Amino acid sequence: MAGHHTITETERQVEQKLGGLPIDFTATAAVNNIFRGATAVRNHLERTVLRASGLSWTAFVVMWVVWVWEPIETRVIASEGGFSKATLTGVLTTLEARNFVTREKSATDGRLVLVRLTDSGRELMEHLFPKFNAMEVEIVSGLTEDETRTLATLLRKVTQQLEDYEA
Amino acid sequence: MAGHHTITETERQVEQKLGGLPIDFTATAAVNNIFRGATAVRNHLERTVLRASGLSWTAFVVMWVVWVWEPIETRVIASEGGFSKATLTGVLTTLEARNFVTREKSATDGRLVLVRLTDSGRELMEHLFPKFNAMEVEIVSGLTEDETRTLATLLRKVTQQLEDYEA
DNA sequence: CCAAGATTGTTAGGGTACGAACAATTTCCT
DNA sequence: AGGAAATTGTTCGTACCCTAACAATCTTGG
Repeated sequence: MAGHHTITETERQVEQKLGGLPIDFTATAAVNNIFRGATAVRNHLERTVLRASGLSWTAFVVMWVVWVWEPIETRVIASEGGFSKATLTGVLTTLEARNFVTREKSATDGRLVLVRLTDSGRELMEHLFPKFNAMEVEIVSGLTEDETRTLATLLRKVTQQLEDYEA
Repeated sequence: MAGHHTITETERQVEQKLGGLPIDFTATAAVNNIFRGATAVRNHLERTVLRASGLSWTAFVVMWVVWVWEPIETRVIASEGGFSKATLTGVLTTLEARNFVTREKSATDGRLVLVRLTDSGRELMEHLFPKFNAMEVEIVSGLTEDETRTLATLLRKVTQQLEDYEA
């Protein structure tokens, strides 16, 4: 939310709309910037790195989690990736159709489904992840090493707060 | 991406998969945490504050931008909100059907569409935004005021870097 | 044992979300 | 002035993304 209008302009407008109700703009700014940042980073990575391989952001996240931890249960993928199991079902179907992953019922628990990469999928990730990481480096190149670490730490605190809140 | 497995575990796995290729995990950690944070914050706000009013996250962002700046051109809404104009068309159609906003052609430039809130839309925002902001405060309550400001600043730097890169 | 409860992945349905192509409109260039 | 180029919002097609409901499977208490 920091496009055409400055922060100060926006705050003045909001204050006027609410006629004196106390608003914490520091909190608003932080939350807004988490989103603008996430959207900008995602779109950039999709356009520069992922597009060529035909993977969406979510599909890449799924591939990455499976690549690192295979064989892995679908519930864990969803949890690690931060999306619902219903979303995962669709993405896995897409990835399976492209022959990047396989689904297989667990032998010990009939409710579970185990996911693995195919050789083709593994090859893709070995080729793609270094490129992806290079772009991640580019993305934080405006920050010092310390700032990058601080950013990660602060975000982790926010996420932790919310996960505690849920439980 | 910090659900069941620890960061260190994950890094060890990735290093092994790539067999010695140098990976910058600081950059990866920052980018990952932007997403985990954004997803967690969004889901939380949708469930606790937005659900009752029937607004999705994006719909709320659109309502907020229009509320603050009406009358406003659709291209500005998309830019401020950080999504594509195609997405905006759909969301505006939904909001218009619910009688929260109106569309109107610009008198001075026939290509532009101006958006305003209806009385019903304004009433909704006057009621909703204070609740929303209260939850934003809750979300950053694990951070000090300084940390919250730092978080916003660092994220703004990242976003700026990407927007410059595009241009 | 075995029924009641919990857990898992899928399905169904509605709402985003994107890029590309498009028609309408405005601006630019000579 | 007037065609070429640029800009804007919509449409189209595809892919997410969520909740709620569901069927299959496992766990648990008596």
